[in-house]
Amino acid sequence: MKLQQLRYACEIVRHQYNISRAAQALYTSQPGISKQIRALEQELGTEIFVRNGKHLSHLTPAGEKILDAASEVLLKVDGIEAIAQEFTAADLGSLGIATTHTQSRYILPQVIKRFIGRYPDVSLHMHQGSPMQISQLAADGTADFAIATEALELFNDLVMMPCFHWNRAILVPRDHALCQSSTLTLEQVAAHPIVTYVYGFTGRSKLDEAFQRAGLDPKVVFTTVDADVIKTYVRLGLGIGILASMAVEERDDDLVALDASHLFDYSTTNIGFRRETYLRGYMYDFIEMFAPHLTRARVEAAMASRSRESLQAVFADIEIPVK
Amino acid sequence: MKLQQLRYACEIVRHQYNISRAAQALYTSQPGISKQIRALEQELGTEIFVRNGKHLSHLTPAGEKILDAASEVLLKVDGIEAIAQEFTAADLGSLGIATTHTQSRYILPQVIKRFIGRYPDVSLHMHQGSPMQISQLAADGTADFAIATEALELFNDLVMMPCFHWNRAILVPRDHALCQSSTLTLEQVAAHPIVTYVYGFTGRSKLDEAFQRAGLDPKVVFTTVDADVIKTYVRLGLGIGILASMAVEERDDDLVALDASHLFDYSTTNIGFRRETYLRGYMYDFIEMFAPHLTRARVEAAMASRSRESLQAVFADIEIPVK
DNA sequence: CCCCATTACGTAGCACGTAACAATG
DNA sequence: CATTGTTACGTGCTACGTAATGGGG
Repeated sequence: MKLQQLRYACEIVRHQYNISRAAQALYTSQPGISKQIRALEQELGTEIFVRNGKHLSHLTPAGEKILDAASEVLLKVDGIEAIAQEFTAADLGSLGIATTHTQSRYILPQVIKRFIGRYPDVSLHMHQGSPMQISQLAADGTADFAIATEALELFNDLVMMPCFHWNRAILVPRDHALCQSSTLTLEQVAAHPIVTYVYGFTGRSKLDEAFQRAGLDPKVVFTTVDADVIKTYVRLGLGIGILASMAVEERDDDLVALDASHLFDYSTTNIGFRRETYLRGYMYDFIEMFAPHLTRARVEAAMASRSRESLQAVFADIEIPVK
Repeated sequence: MKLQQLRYACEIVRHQYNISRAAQALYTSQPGISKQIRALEQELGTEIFVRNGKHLSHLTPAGEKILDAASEVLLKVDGIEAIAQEFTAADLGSLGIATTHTQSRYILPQVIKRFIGRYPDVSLHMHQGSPMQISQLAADGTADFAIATEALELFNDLVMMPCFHWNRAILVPRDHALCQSSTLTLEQVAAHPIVTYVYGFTGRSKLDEAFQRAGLDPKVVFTTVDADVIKTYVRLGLGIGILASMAVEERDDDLVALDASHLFDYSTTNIGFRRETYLRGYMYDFIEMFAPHLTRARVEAAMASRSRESLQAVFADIEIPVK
């Protein structure tokens, strides 16, 4: 058995069982991969892929288990390379972060700035996408970290750790009627057309829950993944904005941000990474810069936890900051 | 990086940093290994072994971490082969058991008999040794399972599970004075010369504890690892035997076995295996034959546990049988 | 008819073995 | 001087690429 055979197999799965594309992605030839896969199957004495005519369609039962193990092997092998680099060039390496627009626009800039100040030789790679895409990127190793508010819990080979709680603000033009009332109610909010996040993004679900619980069905006239776009449309008078407080900046002083933390449950932003990955020193530092309570010791404890319960126990007695 | 390079490195460590012996063990040439190790070190950009003159003396700090990871990789690769075999020839394979004399002589025979009846095509390999050696054999993968009463807890990459509790009997000649007393006391026992197990074997430590707690200092005239040897010397009149009740057989009716379970704390026999190993179906069956309460589900739960506490939690509400 | 996997075949690289060398105790 | 690791060198295997072949939708 060769490591490349395992790489080939994993890459085939990653490319929807298309050997040609896998070959392309690995800068090698179709026949080479094809042959090595057959060699692997022969050595193991069992088929890994199910062939429908000339296509690979899916994995055999054995193949599924084998690919699970294979991807872990490859992960650990990458880990060995990372270990070596950690000892020879601790400040050299790369860091891939997959996150949503909100984080990368409002929270991460300061963190990143500190980070590149401390680690100028670490090459940073930012990936943006939906929470689902983000989780996927982290789970398949394209990114080292996933930072998001939703959907991270769906992948259970990701270790995810709570970074901070946050809530929402209602953003309205200066002269808007809602500015008058001292304490906002859900009913008042629901009376106006709403501009907010797309479903599945940035804690949108908590927002829907609150309205539904109150028996309200507000008119959402516009949704986007992008807080800047929300602001733009609020400025256009399309409706009132409901967005994360962290997305409100001082430069937005042409608008009024009304605190809405009493109206909605808080959301929690998490950082996640593949269990079993070797974390470089600068990665621990990055995590701690992003969420100061996530010290190296706590991250290691989280990594060591196996079940969801034991993971939660790690953070049970820790104060999660509110942003 | 090649899997063989990792194998070479691990084998060198296993052979006290002697490349020549590692080569011998792997049926290959010294220079081949030497070269591959250098190639690996060059590829990783860091030394793995510390060279003292012409000898490899120990691992560099990076080397230690690398070898940890490497052995896990190799373990998982073996796992892949095991998976394949599980799907093609579920009843074919091998099973290595490392255990003490007591277990292999008095407990295992019936279990093994059942096992080979059910799995005639699984080749069995028994290793005997001291509890420390047994743990070592399991930890380095020479044996699949370690079965022992002591020292298993020292290796924390072993998952160990309680199999049964047991206690001791006092073995005396038919006409011995102790046969008269209805309920034995520690004082009575301590008054006679004792033949029992060597320290570190078969729950010897619990025995010493009991005497020490009672402020007694009995005269131990002979120790051995072997219950049969204890019996022999009791027959010779050298002293009274203290041995595990499970070691008393019907054929020993020339001697009298007095129950001593009220005098000593019970000991617990454990079965352990390397976490992260792929357990074949027949291995689960073996465990269950040996300890019926260790069902597949419970073994998997134990495997999934990470900390000592969560491991204990798995067995917290289970009745451990007494032998 | 295009797409894709497999087979056939040639080549270049590399892992491994033998032999010679060096260094250490 | 015996033991052990490293260097030198030759060879046989094999992984990989190019080209040709064969099924499917």
